[in-house]
Amino acid sequence: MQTAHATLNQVLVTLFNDILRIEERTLSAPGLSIREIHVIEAVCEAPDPRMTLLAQALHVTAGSLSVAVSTLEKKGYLLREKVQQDRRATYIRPTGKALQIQEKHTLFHQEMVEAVIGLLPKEELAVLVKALDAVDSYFSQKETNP
Amino acid sequence: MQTAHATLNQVLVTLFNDILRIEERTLSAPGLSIREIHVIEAVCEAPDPRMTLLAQALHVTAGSLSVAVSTLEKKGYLLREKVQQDRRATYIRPTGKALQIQEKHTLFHQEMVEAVIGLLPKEELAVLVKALDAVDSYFSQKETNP
DNA sequence: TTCTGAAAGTTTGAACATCAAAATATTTGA
DNA sequence: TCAAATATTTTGATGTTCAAACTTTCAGAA
Repeated sequence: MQTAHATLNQVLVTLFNDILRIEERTLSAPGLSIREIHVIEAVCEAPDPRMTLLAQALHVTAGSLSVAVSTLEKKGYLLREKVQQDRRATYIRPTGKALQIQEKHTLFHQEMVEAVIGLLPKEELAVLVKALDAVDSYFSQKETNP
Repeated sequence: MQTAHATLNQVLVTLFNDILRIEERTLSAPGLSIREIHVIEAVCEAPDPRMTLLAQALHVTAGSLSVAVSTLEKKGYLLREKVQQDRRATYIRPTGKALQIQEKHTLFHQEMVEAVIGLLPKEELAVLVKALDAVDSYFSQKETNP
């Protein structure tokens, strides 16, 4: 086992990059980049899929998202929908094709989580979860209030 | 506390993204993108800083890296060096300016690790480190042998 | 009611990042 | 000696992102 410092640093530097690449390789669909898959994911999971809110969730500008949505519309994964209530707003809807992609994505995350859970004894898992919970709160607070 | 599944998923989805953004915000130097900072980091830490090996470490093609090195050379952060031993090879060296950037980067990681360590009781930290060690091995093995 | 400013999206032009393929120079091995 | 392999750079194309300008629509004040 490594020291606490070394392991934590290792995790910060490489673990996440490894996971990202595995995800990219696993999910790469013909003609869909990992960015596009994340846009589809955000659309599928958003409680209120309007452009501005989606852009916030994805941490990109509305302009960038608009370009991405247009290409995903052409590729048949997303639809733009206008409503009477507020005719400025655009609602982004996933097509059946997008839902299929999203299902694969969800499955990938589930399998990854199962793999990690299977790796550790029950008691250690409980501690890991508690610790990660604390770390996550710490960083998400720091990210929200820089 | 959340369930094991939910927390692990949360970590996989958001925690590292938060950290990445914090890093980007903290290290953003005038006229240096986060990618360029990572190239500088790789050059500073490589035991054998030749183009091909650096490109492998950064998971980009040698062509992409060559472009990046050229702009960092123009900006005064890197130097190309040819040696007699194998005149095909190019060794990339950091300038003093690059070493300063790298020092800031190292400090950032150290502070982040300290923050996490300060967050947890000693016993829990030991379990966290052991668990992360296992997870890291699992994924880096999976990344190496897909 | 009629403006005016704010809000929601889209378009556009520029800057990067990245890749694959072609090109150059050098080394290695048969 | 020469062909194949290796190390790198250059080039052209594509994708991502942003800021700024623009259009349409809404909401509140006069």
